[in-house]
Amino acid sequence: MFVDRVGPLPEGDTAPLYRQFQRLLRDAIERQVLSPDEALPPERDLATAYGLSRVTVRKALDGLVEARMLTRRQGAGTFVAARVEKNFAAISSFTEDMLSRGRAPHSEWLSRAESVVSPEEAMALGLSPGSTVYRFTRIRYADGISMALESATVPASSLPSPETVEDSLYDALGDDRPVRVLQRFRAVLFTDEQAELLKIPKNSPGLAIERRGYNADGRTVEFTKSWYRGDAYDFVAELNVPPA
Amino acid sequence: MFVDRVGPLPEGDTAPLYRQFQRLLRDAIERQVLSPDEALPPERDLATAYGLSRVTVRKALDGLVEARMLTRRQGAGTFVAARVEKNFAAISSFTEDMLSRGRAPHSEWLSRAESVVSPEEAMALGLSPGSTVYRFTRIRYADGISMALESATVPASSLPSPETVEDSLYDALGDDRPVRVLQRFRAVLFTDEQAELLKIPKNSPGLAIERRGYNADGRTVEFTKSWYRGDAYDFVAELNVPPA
DNA sequence: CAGTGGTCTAGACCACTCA
DNA sequence: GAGTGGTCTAGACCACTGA
Repeated sequence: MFVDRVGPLPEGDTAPLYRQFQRLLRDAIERQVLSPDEALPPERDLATAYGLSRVTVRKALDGLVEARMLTRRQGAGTFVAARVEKNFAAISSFTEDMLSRGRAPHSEWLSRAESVVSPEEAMALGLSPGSTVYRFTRIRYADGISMALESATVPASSLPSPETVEDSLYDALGDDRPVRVLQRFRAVLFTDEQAELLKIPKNSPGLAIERRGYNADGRTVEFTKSWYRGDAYDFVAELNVPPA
Repeated sequence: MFVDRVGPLPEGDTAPLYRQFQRLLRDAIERQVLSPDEALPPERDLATAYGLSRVTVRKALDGLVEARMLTRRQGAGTFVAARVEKNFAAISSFTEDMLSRGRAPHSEWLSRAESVVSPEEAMALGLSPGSTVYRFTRIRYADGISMALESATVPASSLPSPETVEDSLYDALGDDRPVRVLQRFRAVLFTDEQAELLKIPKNSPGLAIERRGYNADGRTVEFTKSWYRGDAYDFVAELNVPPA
């Protein structure tokens, strides 16, 4: 029986049924209880087995298809997706990225203070001139090796005080954290001053990244400029090609 | 009346109803018939006005919310999204990107031929050693200015012959074109040979991009390495941050 | 042609917003 | 408290797949 393998719906959970069922399947796939390319039972069977309507089952499956954990073929069935290379996945937080590569991140503050918004920041964050912002400038390290210079700006309204940010800006932002970011990449040469801060040779190539982070409401809550060492870091992004 | 403004459902269209209704709304938003921040009628009203069930209306709206053309606030209503800066949008095809920036793209072939797959390509494309591939190497220009070196590899099974590719690889691939790409960015210095081909100074910084393109079936159909001029090109990517 | 996913309906209740 | 989006059900028909 399928239910015996992946387990039953939790009792007393107040989350929507389709989310509960979704989590059940996600866990089963991630723990390889369901193997790649394996066919799921028909939607109708899942519905009766779990006491759900087919619509609810479909809504749960929709999300997993969207997340590429399942694939559907009309007339054929629903299948667990073949394993995708884990290494080639999009990540955006420096801290999480480094941890996932098995390296130890830390950072050195150059400044962490309240300030008046610059024209460029005001434009990017959608603030009025003269608004108060918090600006965070630091050197990022992995395993003690310098990796990047970073300067982040957030509206003062997003944080109680600049000192709230210990290590991760996103942690400090809490519910206001970006759920979506747009990044602009450019190859540059480090300036002599930058090279000195990072303790790398002059005329080294670097990746200049400008980032805007949007929270769940769609408001811009983060504007960050970074310079990454070209010899120590590469960046992965996933893009969806719009239909012709 | 809302229907008078955005129009009725087309007659005799065989597409799913939610898609037809979706297109109606999308067009109205794009043609500014519906203004930013304007509230849509309640879902129940839309349903009766268009002779649809509420579930179908919701399915149509779901897609537009996903595409960020609408925002929903429980208890409040559904609203046309505020205009997002067009300039900061993710695009991935060189040709389309250049056209959207109002520049004229063209390319100069360095080679366009059948070949045996290299180990690196075989790994990236999921092919057996010894398989046949087509390799396309060219210099990319915009308004006559060199922008990038590019070397693309596709399985021979994806194209009738290498000559099928005129200007756009994606056009030649047809239904097999990538719908999703993963790209890896790295800042590098151009080699002297590369600098000569692009006619730029030695020791110029460049953006090295490795791309894998996946078709609708999830098969890898493209493996491309490119080197973009740092002083002439920047790249924009959109990322979704996974939940904590 | 039996079985699968894809679409659609009518009706219901809950959770939230805002005057 | 009236009105909104969020969730859920039972049942139906269609389009496609594959033995």
